[in-house]
Amino acid sequence: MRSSQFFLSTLKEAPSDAEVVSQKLMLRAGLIKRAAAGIYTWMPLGLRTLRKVEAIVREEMNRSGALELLMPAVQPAELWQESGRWEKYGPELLRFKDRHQRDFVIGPTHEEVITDVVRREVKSYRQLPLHLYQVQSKFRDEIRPRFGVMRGREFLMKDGYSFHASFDDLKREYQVMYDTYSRIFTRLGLQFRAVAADTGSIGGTGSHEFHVLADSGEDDIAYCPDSDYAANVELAEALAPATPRPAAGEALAKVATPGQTACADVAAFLKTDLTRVVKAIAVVSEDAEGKPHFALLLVRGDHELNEIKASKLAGLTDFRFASDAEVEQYLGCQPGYIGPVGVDAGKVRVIADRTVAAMADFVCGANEAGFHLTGVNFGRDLAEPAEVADLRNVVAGDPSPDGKGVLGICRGIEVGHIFQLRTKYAEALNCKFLDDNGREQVMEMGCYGIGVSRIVGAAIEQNYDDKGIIFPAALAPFTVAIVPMGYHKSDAIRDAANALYAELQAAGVDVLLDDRNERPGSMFADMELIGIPHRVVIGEKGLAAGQVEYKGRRDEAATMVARDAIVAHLLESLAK
RNA sequence: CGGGGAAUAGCUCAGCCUGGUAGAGCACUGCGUUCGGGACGCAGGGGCCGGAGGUUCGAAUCCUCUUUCCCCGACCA
Repeated sequence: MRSSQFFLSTLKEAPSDAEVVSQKLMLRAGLIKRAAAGIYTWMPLGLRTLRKVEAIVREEMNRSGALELLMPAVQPAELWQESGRWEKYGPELLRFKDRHQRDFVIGPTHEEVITDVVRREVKSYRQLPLHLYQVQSKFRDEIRPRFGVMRGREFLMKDGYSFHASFDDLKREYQVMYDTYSRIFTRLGLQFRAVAADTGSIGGTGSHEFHVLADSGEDDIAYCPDSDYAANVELAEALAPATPRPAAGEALAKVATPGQTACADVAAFLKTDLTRVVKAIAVVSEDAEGKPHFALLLVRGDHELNEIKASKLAGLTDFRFASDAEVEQYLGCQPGYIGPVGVDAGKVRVIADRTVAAMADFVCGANEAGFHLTGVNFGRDLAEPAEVADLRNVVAGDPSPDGKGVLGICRGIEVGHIFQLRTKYAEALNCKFLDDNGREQVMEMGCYGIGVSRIVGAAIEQNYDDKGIIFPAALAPFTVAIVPMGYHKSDAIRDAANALYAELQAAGVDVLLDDRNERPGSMFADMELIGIPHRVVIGEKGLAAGQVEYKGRRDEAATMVARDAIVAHLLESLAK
């Protein structure tokens, strides 16, 4: 491509509402243009990169035996009503009516549609397993779209769905996908990690997220540097402390802590450590009859309650935080000074985090406004906790659940997710087949997603400098830029540039010849901003000596290469 | 949903307090000079100052409403 024939639209300054690096650079480099919140046009330059991601994803999916199809973005409401998600999905699901007042949705995902296709077409175990995938735009009406294409409302996704006659076969395919995804992200040149993920309400063991490691990521990942353990913090298990609870050493005392309601404030006020304080979190859950049950969840002052873990406890599914009135009703005290001491065990369920259960001489609210207790001990000042559970998020320094070291926490951008769905949708949508005994059985399903457009943002988050994007070669819109010094003034330069351009094209290289009548500084700045990995500068002096100048995007300085050797040199660099 | 902030040229912003003919830089057009790190000069084009009301002789500016966007929060007692 000649840049005079292409559409470059670079900006010196990023739009002021751009938040993260990738968003700023994508807008400055002219890869995308914003159409509305979370909705973007992919400009010709950005589309080249997006297509390269797609191509790699397709190649590897096809190689794994999956078959591509294309499902509609607009889906009938009936399927969603049948699966139950019409009610459950919430406002993220964009719904609308057609001219006949029939309900439709714009697909945020395609389990319903694919299951509908398969249940109509597949009747026999002989037709299984089957893995169908598509690369398609999705729409999710996010509350807060942000970070450009990283959390857009409309985005491009590869979504695949596999159907199996047995759970064992699903597990086999799941492993195939695990390996396929690892190959895809490796080919894309990304630093990533597969992490065990929460399986939500569906249960089961099989779910992994693939995260690109970047500080701007929205997810916290717990990983063990000494093993391959990695899990979303939502899921990572916090083990019970290795050392048993120390003996009580202090007497129980009630101290005035006027106005000190937050744990950190109480700790500072009492000149003690936050790790000596126990935080009581009041929650309420309703049972099948709609009767409220009140519970106190105890976690150490410096720890965070993990709501997903808490909601997995019996009777706490769908729990919510207690209102101030409820706290008052059950504990006779306003929030800020509540604690587990002296509560009515018949009315208030107390669940202690494993760490709390091993604490002695701790501080907690006195259930009296303006007062806290110090020197509190289980078994002396209050009953031993009736229930002990893992309630908190792991923190850096916690022991790894696999027993092989200490956890670290890093941020990640979720770019892939694989999931053993089991029979959730197949059952709801009556997707059955006849097994080899002629018996009707529900199909086992897996689903596998890759955020194609998000990958472009994630790749930039991982690869940039103060001059702009540094695309991994596999993603670069062009892999080589030819920058002639004086294309419009010198016949020799022009001829040399054109010749090299033709040679590289013939060699199958995605080459951009910057033949604009721009000053050198502008051309250099643009080629760097848009992240082209390799650059060849053709200048008068070098050319006279039979040389051109080569510089890799990450190189400190340029090197002179013989004109006759430059194509081979580039091909070698590209192959790396 | 709650709290902040913003909205003026394609982009980044000034002007608003203290009302009086709409500005700068970048980008764009033309001409000239320049040409190895985002050049310079001259001459241009481009705005319903987000929208609707109000106050006023007069509103980008003051008041009210509204829309949109951004940020933070929406457990951490």
